[in-house]
Amino acid sequence: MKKIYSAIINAVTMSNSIQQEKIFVGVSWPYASGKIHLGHLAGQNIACDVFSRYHRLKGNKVLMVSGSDSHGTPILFKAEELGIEPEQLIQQSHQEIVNTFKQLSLIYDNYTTTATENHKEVVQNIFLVLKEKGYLYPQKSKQYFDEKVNKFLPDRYVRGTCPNCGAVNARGDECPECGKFLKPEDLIDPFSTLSDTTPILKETEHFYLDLKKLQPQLSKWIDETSVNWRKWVREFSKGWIREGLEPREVTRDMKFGIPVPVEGWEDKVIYVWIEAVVGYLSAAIEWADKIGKPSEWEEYWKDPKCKHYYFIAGGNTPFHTIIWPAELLAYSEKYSDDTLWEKYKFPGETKREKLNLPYNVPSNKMLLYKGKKMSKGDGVGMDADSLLEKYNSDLIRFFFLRYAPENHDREFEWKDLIDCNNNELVANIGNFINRTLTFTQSKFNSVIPEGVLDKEVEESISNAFETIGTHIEKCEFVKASEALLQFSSFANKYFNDKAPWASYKEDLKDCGNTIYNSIQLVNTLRILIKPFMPKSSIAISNMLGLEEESDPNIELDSTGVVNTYENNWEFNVIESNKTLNQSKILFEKILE
RNA sequence: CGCGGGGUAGAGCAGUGGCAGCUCGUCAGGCUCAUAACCUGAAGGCCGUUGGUUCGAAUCCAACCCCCGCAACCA
Repeated sequence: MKKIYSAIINAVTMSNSIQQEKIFVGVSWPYASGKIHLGHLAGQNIACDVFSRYHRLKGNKVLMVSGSDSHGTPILFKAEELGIEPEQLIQQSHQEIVNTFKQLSLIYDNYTTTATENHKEVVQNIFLVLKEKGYLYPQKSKQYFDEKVNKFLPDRYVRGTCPNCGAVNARGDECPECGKFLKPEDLIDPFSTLSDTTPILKETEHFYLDLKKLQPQLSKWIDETSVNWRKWVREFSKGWIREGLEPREVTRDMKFGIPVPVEGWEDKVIYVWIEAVVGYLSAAIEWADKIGKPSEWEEYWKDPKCKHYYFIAGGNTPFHTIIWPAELLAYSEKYSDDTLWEKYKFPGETKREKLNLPYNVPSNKMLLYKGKKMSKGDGVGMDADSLLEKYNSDLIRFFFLRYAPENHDREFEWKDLIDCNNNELVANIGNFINRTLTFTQSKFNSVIPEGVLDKEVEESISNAFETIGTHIEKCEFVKASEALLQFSSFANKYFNDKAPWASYKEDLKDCGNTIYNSIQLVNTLRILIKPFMPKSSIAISNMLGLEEESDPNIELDSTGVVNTYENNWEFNVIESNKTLNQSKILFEKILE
């Protein structure tokens, strides 16, 4: 038995000596034009939090940022539709999103918006550096213009007859009938969806991002970096490169947004490809300022050892594997140019070192609802709030992780949600905790009996920390949740095989030993579920009487910063003779 | 021939040349501390189709069929 303990002590010492890692987590920015829906949860907003909570528990330094995208045509038009000012819609939606995130126990180091002065400053800075380095150039073109509402029209706001199949309501980007991809100019008898009038083609001028020029560097970077990416993300991104990148428009004829900081361009704004993705950097800069250490963001953006993860989904993938890296590569030329370095410093910037590129982009596929993808734009799907009214947030967190569309699209099914709750949370994890604690109460008067850790229990525990941790680090969240359930199954089987209800009558010492071991397994479950189901973990802490334990995630949630870094992703023993609190049912069965 | 992913038990998936497997669900029996688990057994498959390579193919090759995403304002 001594050997077993020394093995545990060794494991603990070793894990503490592992060097602290730095992790930057960027999460896709939802449009401030409505509530968070189930697609957001399945896409990225649960996985990012599990990932960050895990790394904080390990004692790593994590910076997780995101915010509400407060610009763009959809917001403008949605506000018009509602008859309110865009600012009012943004304010309202941002607040709703923040509330939903809070209910789901999502902790961001900084969740901001793109409507801040800081963001504007950083975006314009990047725009100007790219321009000075020759990656942005102006070019004239003709676009549809609605004279009645006095606006240039984005592709999907122009409709007309499809030249391919003759359908009358084809959109400027695609015909929904025959699936043909179109340009607005292709449409026969075009009309504006804003006024039903016929738009005219009008000349305008825009800046273009010269992706062609960046292609060689980008191609090299993606070949080197994408080895550990999800297969579909890697192949998809490489496919884009293989096809050949084209220069793309990065400004728009609008007043709503961040103005182009060039003389004579005051009526135009910077488009989403530059504007929104820059939020990852500007939110980090804002965070540093908020915590009173204006240069602290450089720790995450300039230390080459800091790994950058972007949690996104679906069609956002190329923005994060192609366009954003391209902009970062181009921008980093600032650091080898004396003039630009002096002229274009970011707030708090002190180090003349390149910005970090993405390390991994664990992008998810789409969650389908009744066979269609959920989307804010099309109004398909369901918002997260209505789910939160019915079910507890830990179930929702666990479900959307366990059934996440990591490699394939997936249909959302109510039955899956109920099965996940009843078969996995209730019958597996909840059952083990409940049977152990009620047995301790009824047979041992709530006092943990004397015992020593069985070899198989010890092995299973250290294996669980190892396996689940590795899966999370590799962004394999479905596998991580499976491994958690496997561990819980082992615990149930252990209890069963040891049959303490039988040994209670024949061999009280053996019975006590089984319960001692089972309590250690309950405690291990409590630690293992921390990244997944933080509220349930706290509920178990209360039952075990462990309320005062230090936890970086609770620290961050309550104070806004993490000050203590130590490895909490490891087994610790609960001593014998400790008295437990009254146990409660952790997960309620859902009756259909 | 636009790019990419996929097609294996009712559902979800693993399986890169060697007897088709895992999880969940279904059915029967055992056990029972538990909102119940665990054990034993059972049912359920043309591995999308066709052809080829091979002693041997879910796996390698060719052609084809079907589903999905993307194609630049979708998470």
